[in-house]
Amino acid sequence: MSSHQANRFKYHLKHCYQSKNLNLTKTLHAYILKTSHFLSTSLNTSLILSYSSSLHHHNNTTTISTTHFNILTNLFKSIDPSNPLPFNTIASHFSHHGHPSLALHTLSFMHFSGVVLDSYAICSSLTAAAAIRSVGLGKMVHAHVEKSGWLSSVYVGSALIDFYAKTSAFWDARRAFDEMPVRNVVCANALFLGFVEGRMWEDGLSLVRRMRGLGMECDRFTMCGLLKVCAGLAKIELGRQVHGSLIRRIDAFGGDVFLRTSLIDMYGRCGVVEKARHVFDHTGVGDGGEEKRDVILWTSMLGVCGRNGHFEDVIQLFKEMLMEGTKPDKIVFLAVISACSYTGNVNQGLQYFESMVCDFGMDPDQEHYSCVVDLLCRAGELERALDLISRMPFKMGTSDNSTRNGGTSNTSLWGALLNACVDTGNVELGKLAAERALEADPRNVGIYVLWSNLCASVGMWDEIEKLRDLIRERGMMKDVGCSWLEVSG
DNA sequence: ATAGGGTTAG
Repeated sequence: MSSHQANRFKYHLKHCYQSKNLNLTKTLHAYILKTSHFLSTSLNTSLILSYSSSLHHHNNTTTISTTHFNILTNLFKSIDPSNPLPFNTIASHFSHHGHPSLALHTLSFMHFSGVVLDSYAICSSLTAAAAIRSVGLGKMVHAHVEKSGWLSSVYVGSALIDFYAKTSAFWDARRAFDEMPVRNVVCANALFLGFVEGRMWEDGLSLVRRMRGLGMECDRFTMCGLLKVCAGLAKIELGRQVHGSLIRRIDAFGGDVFLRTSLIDMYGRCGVVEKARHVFDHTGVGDGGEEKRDVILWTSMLGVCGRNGHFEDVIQLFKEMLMEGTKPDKIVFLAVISACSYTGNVNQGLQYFESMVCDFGMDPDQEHYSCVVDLLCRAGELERALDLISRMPFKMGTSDNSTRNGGTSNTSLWGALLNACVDTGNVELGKLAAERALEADPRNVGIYVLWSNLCASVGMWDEIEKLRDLIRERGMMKDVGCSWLEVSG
């Protein structure tokens, strides 16, 4: 096969990858095989990537199906096992496109075919293990790292710390950090950001102090984390200091949308709306020809206004965002609708929801429905909320098919409704909501408490007795105990 | 190898 021909195939395969078109990939594969039986490594890589994206799209699941597994394994076999590079390329591609399980499949094939894992492969494994929350796998990789001597690499070390931090094993993360022979800012940041993510503000702060002692300069990543700490502890003074050192020490801070977003968020959570607005207004419009304001920056400003009750500003800002040519995404609509919810502007909230579907052609997620149900419930419109739930395009009540919260998003939806029922004393609807919520998540303590509150408020003591039996049956007595005494006592 | 936005009853 000529290199010209190979490039043409690669071009078409790239198209398959982007459009996730399985049939096209298969046709192309057959055609390529007719042309030549020996495929170059890079052509093989392209082929694997398009198969993976389209198969994944077809199955719409995070697990690997048997067919999928077999096709991939066969393709892997035709890659030269003496060189880790093509495998690493494929694995990192999978990782960066949200297919961690496929990355792991690639890496384990690589390992069991006798390819020596280099630092790239180890880092990918740890990242993917963290992404699918596989603690056992990460620990196996850790053992391999200890044996093979890769611990001396700051890259591997950072990935290891990041893995432990992301799986909430903070103690292991800290130990890995302490035991590293060579450390740099990135390692420290991985640990610090883990603390921040786990809302362990004080541990985070003392680590930053320790970094100074180790002679490490805080970089933009550290600053992002520090701003979150300030927001979490409502330490506005520290926040102002961080703002100051951003201006003094960070190059092109005026155009760094990451830092600007964090700063706006920090000021907003500390209640200093004007300051947040000031930072926002001076981002990406000024002197240096820097980055434009993006959706995320707008969302943070909209969130600040919403949380602080500045409803008119939310409306105005959203308009300005559209006029500036920034495309809204699903999350910015959540921010806007929930701002309507906070401030009691039911009709506007519903209008935004409709506009999202009709004007921008987006499919609302379950989270959007939750938000609108909450909006309606706060306004006492229980029937309309129920009506909306019944018209949702999701399967409700049964176990979940939701994105990331496990079984909780169905629950939050019915929970919002149930909560409104408690306020209005609506027993029939409340009973329905409680039943549905418990079908979705039988061990959710909050639902039991809400339902028993509702029963207690209308004096349905026999119903509470039944509920108590149910709880004991499911072995949850300990958790609910305290709330229980409050209600019946 | 590490970073930014939303929802869940008060």
